[in-house]
Amino acid sequence: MALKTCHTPASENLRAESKPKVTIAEVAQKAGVSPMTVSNVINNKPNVRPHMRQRVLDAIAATSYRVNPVARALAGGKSRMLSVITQQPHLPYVAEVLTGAAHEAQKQNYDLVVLMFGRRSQSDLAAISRLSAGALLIQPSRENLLGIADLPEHVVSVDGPGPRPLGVDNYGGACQAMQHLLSLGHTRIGFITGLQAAVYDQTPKHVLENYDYTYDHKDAPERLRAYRDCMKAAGLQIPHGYIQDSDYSRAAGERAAKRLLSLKDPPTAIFASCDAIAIGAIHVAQSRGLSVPQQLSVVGFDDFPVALQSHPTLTTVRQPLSEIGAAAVRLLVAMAEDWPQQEPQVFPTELVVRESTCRPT
Amino acid sequence: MALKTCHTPASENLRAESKPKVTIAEVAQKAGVSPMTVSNVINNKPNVRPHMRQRVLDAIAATSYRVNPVARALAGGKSRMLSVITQQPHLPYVAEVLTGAAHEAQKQNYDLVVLMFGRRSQSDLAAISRLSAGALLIQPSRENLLGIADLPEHVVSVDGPGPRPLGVDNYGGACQAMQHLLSLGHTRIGFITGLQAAVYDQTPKHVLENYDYTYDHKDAPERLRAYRDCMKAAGLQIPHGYIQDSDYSRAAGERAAKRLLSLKDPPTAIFASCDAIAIGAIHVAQSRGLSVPQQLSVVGFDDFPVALQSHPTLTTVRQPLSEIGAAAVRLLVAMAEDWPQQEPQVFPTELVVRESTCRPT
DNA sequence: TTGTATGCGTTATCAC
DNA sequence: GTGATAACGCATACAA
Repeated sequence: MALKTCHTPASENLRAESKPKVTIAEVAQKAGVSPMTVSNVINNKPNVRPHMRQRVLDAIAATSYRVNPVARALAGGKSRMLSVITQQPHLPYVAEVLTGAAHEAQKQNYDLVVLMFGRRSQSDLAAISRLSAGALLIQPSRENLLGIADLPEHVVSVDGPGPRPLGVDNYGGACQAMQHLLSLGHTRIGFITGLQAAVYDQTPKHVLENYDYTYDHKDAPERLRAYRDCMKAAGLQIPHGYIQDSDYSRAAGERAAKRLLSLKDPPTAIFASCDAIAIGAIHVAQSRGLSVPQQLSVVGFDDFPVALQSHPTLTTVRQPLSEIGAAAVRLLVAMAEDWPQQEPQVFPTELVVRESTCRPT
Repeated sequence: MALKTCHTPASENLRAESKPKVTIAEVAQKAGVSPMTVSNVINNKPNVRPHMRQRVLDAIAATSYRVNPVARALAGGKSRMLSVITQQPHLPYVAEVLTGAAHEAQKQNYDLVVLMFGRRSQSDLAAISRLSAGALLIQPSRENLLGIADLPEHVVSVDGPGPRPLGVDNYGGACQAMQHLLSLGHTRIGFITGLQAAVYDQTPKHVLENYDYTYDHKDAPERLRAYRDCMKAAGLQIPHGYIQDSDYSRAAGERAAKRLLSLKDPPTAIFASCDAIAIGAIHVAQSRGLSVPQQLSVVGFDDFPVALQSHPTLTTVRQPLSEIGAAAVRLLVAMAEDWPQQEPQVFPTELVVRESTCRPT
């Protein structure tokens, strides 16, 4: 007895206004000046008397004139637009950087466009890239970098190879996590790696077809190195099998966690290279009847929203991603406007202690 | 005893190549033809002999020429670029639509740019909009629509007012959820609304400053209407207080759930207008010692990733958002290429039964 | 301080 | 089938 389904009234056909196409020449005529003067007014050039300026401004308002940025770009003018180049703007990492960047851009009165560069993009995207005052690369791969022929003059990159890299101190952050576990008294600490070159082939084929996943970033190796160093500095041996490979996905994290917990002498704590892995590990542990954190402590890395959704909530290392996004935009604006600049390029992480860790029992 | 923090090696200064800036004229000269012929070759015009075409193609390859889309746009050429207009590309709803759109665009050999239109955007964004073959508005507000002066010729909008709206059957979807609860035997069913005009003022001020939240969409009212109709059709009265206002946030959802569960005769089931609200309701119930679903069944709407993260996993109504995104792109491409078109505009939802619902006890 | 001439790189139009 | 010419709308450089 299904109720009758009622559709939304739908289209009210709120059509866009017809293109006025008013040019600078018409404004000039209306104001009784030359097109050049109008241009000067638009671009806030100092060499125009207040009187004229006002007359032009009035004419602009009267005709509801708007500059044609295409023409402006072709003629060599500057734009107040920044392009963010990334393949998957919805990934948590990218999303956070993007959010920070968007906020800062708004403050600086710049616009943001997100260019989703695929494996074989049309040249149009390159044009937008050239149109913009600068580009912000988020997690670019090397292929990606080389594939984009027309980067604007100013480029910064977040978390990846490329010019003017911004990012967090992965080694230091991982040390924070390890020292938290060590100071709680853990000695049997397992580690699940992030994306290493070795697991590249495991990436599903249909993903590879659409995107560029060549991952030669430093984050995963740095976190692993910190794990080794911290264990060593604490005078601890790393038992065989205590380092399990994975990529940054939850599925791979679960597989790694299973291997870890199936060891003869399983760890009492796991340091996962990212939150997704950590959540997976918690899930695996719980489904084996282990209580977290009493019987297994878990630390993640990232502090993504999922860290708060999990039960128990996740102890993790926060990356200040939105701050990084904002800093990237500031840097870009500084370069575009020719300001003096001296921004930090490596950001500190912060250990966020929640419910997934405690002393070993 | 902090370990020495080691920074990533940082910049390898992988600079972009210097701009070649090779023009169509140079190619023409090298090929010994006129610029016009080169243009014809580039645009696959039929009126050029194979022989000539090959010569031009070779010249293009030799000079590694690439069209300047800015100039092309100024001259009135067509582009293979679609712009997605949205304010917050990272919201789950937008992200899913975007993902579907991106996939489809790649299939169709179109590029996607995401324009983050803010309250006061530069005109540059409008230019990009004009540069593109079509625009996909995701959850546009009416203000948003009016504010964007330069929409391209072809526009579709997903979930919101605007030309050529695409979206789900909110009424039908809500009926699915209600009938699931009713068929389980629930009679005391509470409802938590989505964003109604009434709660608009509760939106934090700093959010309002940056974004456009005027929400005159039909989704929330439609779901409420379905709730009322289903209750009525089942011969059930709606007790006082069984409809609680909220917006689409988890926080507001928790507040509403608290009110609901504090009633003298609390419901045995809650239908929440979205997953975030549902998750909040589950959390509130559990922290009051109620077990879900045994003592309280909860149904959401959306089927966002969080639906799987929650404990118990969430029964909810799935919106085929990525399909909608893909359909939107197909529609846009069809319009741009002047294909015959007859796409469906309202998509069916799907009830996904998971662990958060059961018979009342 | 204001106006004029010229060019940006491409496509449309319309001759040839 | 091919090519000369004229826009497209603005900014730079320079002249008035």
